[in-house]
Amino acid sequence: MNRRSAEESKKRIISAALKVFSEYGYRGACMRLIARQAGISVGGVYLYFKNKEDLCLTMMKERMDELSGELDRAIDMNTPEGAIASYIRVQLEYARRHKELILTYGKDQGFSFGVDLKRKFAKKQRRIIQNIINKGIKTGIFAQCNVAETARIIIGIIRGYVLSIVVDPENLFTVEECNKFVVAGLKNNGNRL
Amino acid sequence: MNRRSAEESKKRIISAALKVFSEYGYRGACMRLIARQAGISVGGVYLYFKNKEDLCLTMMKERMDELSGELDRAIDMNTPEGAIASYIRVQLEYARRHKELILTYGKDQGFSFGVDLKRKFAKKQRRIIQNIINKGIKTGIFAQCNVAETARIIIGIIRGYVLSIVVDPENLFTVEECNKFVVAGLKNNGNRL
Amino acid sequence: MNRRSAEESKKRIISAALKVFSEYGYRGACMRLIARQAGISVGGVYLYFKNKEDLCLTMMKERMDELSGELDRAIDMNTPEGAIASYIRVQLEYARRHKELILTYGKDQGFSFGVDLKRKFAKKQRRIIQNIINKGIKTGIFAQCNVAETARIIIGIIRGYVLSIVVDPENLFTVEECNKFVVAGLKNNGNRL
Amino acid sequence: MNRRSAEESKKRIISAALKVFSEYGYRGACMRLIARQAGISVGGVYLYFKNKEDLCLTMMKERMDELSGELDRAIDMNTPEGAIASYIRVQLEYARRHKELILTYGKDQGFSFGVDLKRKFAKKQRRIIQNIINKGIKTGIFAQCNVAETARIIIGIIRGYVLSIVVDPENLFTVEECNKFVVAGLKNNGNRL
DNA sequence: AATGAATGAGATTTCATTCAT
DNA sequence: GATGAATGAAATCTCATTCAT
Repeated sequence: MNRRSAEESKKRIISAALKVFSEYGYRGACMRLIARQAGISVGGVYLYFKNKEDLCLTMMKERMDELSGELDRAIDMNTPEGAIASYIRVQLEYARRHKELILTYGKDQGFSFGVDLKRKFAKKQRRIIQNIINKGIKTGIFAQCNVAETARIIIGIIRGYVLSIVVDPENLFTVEECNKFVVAGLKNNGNRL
Repeated sequence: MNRRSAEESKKRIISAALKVFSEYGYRGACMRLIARQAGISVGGVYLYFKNKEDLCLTMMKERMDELSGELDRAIDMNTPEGAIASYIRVQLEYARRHKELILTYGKDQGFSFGVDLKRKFAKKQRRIIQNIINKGIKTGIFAQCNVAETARIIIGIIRGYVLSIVVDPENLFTVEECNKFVVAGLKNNGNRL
Repeated sequence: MNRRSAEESKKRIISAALKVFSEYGYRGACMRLIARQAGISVGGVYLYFKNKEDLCLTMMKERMDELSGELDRAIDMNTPEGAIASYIRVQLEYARRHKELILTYGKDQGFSFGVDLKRKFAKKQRRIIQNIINKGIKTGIFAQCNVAETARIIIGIIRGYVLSIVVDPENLFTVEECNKFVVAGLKNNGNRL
Repeated sequence: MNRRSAEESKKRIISAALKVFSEYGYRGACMRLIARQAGISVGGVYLYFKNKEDLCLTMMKERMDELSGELDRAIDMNTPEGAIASYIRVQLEYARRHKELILTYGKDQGFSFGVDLKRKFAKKQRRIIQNIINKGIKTGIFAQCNVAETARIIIGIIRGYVLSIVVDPENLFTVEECNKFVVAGLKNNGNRL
């Protein structure tokens, strides 16, 4: 009977959920395991979270907020070229540190799980990248391009990295090469040299 | 008792599995649903496949072989620039046509599901892209670059597209823009202009 | 489509049933396996036997008749001492040759399986042994004893051998030692020496 | 929800398993029946036992330990003749009290079920009997004999009794007659009188 | 006489969730 | 707040038996 503050217990559960969900996937994870990992009883988990979905969603939200904050700090006060490089670096490194992020892209439960959360996050990130590209074009560092499309491609590269962590972790590209490639694309997109 | 030939039944089951797996994911899909979709009894499915895993793996293998064939034909007799564009086009279009491809990247069962199949496929594809890039560099169309890394990045973009289909299908980049971006990267990778 | 005479097919099936039942037990044996072992189709088995139980019962009956015949021949024209020894020898050797006899003692299906068959066989064998003992007592070779009980004990030893084949085949007693022990019992039963 | 202590529930399940397994055999017994007999839900059984096999093995082990204890107490502080008689009496009476013991000799699952458990038990029992015989020979009460073989025969008689309970319960020999017969064998084994 | 595809009932097992304590 | 025993629904898988061919 390990008495703890509510806040402390909640944190422990989320932390456990993160580990278990990221290892077994949403369907594969079971509440008993999460509870044990958190050092709490099964019933205890339900004191803090309505159900499995609620727990998973809460955990995802926390992850996204954390990453979101790191990304905001990364691009702050930076040239467009530096910003895009920092942005990509933070994303890729975060993905490696927190394999569980992949849950964000999970397709258990017919793709529809936590879809609002994901969309909202994706939308915000798309906008951030668009802003950087726009600034870069305005200052003449980047070539003219279809900004919306280019942002989607960059997000695509990041998502591809996340997926590769899962599928083929021995063949991840490096942050540096990725940045070189993206910058080359941004500077010469559609140009004939 | 809906009498059919064994071959016909097997095909119907694989086809049903494809639909159901791609809609619900591996864990989320249930054999009863697959059987109903195939117009056969649950027990009937087990006449043709040892178990759920066997069914899923067989289906994945078929998909990969099909895509592999399409890709081979796409790059055949093509300049490097044309080959890379065709390759990307076929991949992205196949992904849209067969949403179930995402299963290839499935993360149920702790990411370890069908891992050999996936690795083998990934390896072959990586080599194909490397060949195209190498030829492009030799003929002077593409800039010098770290070929292995660049191939990984291009595969990353494709994977990112696949994932986006699931996560954010309203914000897919177009084949054309993707090709422009990739070609720009290949032609100017790391150059300062 | 291996055309065979009905009699031939029936024999093949019984022979296969024998192998499969004795390896997997009644519940563990499956009709598909028996059919395959017999080189016949599943449906084919049902042409010759009403169902699984019928097949098993028929097989058991055949075994018992065969053993019964061997036993009858073994004791024919023999002194009581020779007869009892021959009887035991045939029983033990038959048990080793046909492990499946254990099915006779099977307890699948709540012990009630083929119970009549077994009882009838047991009754006949008990009577045979009693006859031998009685003759032995009359001729003065065996000591006076409770004949019914002694027959049960001898049958018990044989059953114990059968069970040991299954449970602990490395520790079977030999026919010779068994005979020495039984004869000693028959000659001195209840005597204080 | 019939609330009980874990220990109590486990005991009830084992007790139910004992009844059901011994009535239907391992394959014939079904978890639903065991659960109902124990007054618990099916899922509840799996809180205490990993699976059917685990449950059955646990139950068998308990039985063997219990019987083993009774046997040890029975032969303690006894003459060889008294020890062997007590040993046989306890075995036979235990078998009648606990018909389920036959499971120990079960032949489901191709005879290989719980084989280690059975072997270990058999080995220990064989040694006990050998010790008694050896002591009897040393003190001159029993005739010289092949001790290992004779122990196997005595175990055979006991096993035969167990099997008879199942096959032909109306024709069990009595403890007294059995003891007379065995003692006669031990005292005169191989002797010609 | 023979086949083997198909069925359907039932077995084992898992797990999110509840609730008496 | 906290526990963990218990549930019940659902999932995977097996198999005796049937029947169209």
